[in-house]
Amino acid sequence: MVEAVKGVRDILPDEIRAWHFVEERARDTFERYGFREIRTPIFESTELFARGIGEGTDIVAKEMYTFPDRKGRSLTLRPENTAPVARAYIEHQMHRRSEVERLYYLGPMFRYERPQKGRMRQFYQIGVEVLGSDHPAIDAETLEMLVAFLGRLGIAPVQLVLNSVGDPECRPAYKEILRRYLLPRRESLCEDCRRRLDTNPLRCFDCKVPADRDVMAQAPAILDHLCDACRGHFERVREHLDAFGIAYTIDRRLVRGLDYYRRTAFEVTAPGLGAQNALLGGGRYDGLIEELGGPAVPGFGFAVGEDRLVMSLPATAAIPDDAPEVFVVGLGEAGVSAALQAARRLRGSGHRTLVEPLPGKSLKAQLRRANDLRARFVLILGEEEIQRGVMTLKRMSDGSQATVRLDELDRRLGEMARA
RNA sequence: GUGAGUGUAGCUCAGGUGGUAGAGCCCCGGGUUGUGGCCCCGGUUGUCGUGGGUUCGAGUCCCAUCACUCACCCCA
Repeated sequence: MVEAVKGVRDILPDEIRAWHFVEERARDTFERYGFREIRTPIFESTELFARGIGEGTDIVAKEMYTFPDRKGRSLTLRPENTAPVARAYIEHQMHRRSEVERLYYLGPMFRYERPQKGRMRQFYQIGVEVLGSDHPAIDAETLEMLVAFLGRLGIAPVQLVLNSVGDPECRPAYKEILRRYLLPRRESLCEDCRRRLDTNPLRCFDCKVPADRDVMAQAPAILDHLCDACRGHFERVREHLDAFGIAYTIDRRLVRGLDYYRRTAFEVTAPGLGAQNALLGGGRYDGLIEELGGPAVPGFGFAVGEDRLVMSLPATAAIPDDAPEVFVVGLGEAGVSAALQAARRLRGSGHRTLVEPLPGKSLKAQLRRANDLRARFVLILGEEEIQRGVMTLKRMSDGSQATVRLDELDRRLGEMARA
């Protein structure tokens, strides 16, 4: 038997309801804030990610699904969507249409990693990007929207962790300070961190080796070495968040794995996700558009892991029911024909109606089926009803039933639903 | 890429020291020749992940292999 390949999975109808719930709340929330959806291809030129995310990042170095197409061009299944959105923004000259563009997206991403709880090779992200303003109000308002979104899913309160990672003005100098702190301690660091020391010492903050964590706890933090502009930006973001009454913690060790982040960086973690507890992450990326050959347009955004979001939904989440309103039973072939007609009429007036052509099944079996489907009503069309030109409408909650004609079906259904 | 754990019915799992497989749920039928849920009765479902080895005999022991899960790494 051919099975799904490693790291991908099917989302079956029982589970998809939660996904629709999340996606509908996302669209509704984001659109309230003026965001509009953008859909980009799920594969792009490999070069886009190499340049956008950064050659040295783990994503680019070892986690991309890269393959040649039939003409030998190197393509990559998108591992994230900020670079593709930036590419589309540039390609369509969107900065000429409006100064600030607010975009959201949702869809599958792909990373070649060993699967584990909360981490699939094909996973889904819901994200937003604000292009065109570096005002701290953008950071704060987008974070406020994020908190509102999670709140509307019933995932609250969340732990919002914030930091500033500086910009090209202050980060190089800070990196040097950090390096000078770490070099004398090099021998006590783990193998990974010694390598990071040469490539990107900031990533040592991510290390989970206890001894290294102790070393890093004493390390100079970039927060104390921001340039005036970055410090001012960070302070203004915090002021706005405080004005919103949004709780957050500052984590001086928070660094992000993508090269393009500047100034504001944040993430939200959630319990119950196992070791992969990051629910979402994001930040400011003021240099990315320019890096990709576009105008000097600043950006801010975040991406939520939809799989992890669904896992984090509380049992009380208001996920809409998918049960049919009316289950139509036709007994015998004549009954099935009549059932089809009745069902068509019900659907025409907006009722979720299911009719299954099982003329040989006993009424008992069909009622059991209706009960399993949690149908609110059953409409029965058997020999008796067809002879008399009527049908039997049964309310499943209490078993009460009435004899109705086709032309009054709608009205009687409404009455019984209210009673 | 590294490590650990687990693979028995559609699902969740039992199967001391080797003697050719079970339960619950689900599904189907009946108890009511046209009335669901609860209850009762009956029934269907297995290359015991795969390949090899030891043995008179392997779900059980050994080796290999594959898959899945969790963790490391990293991230959503």
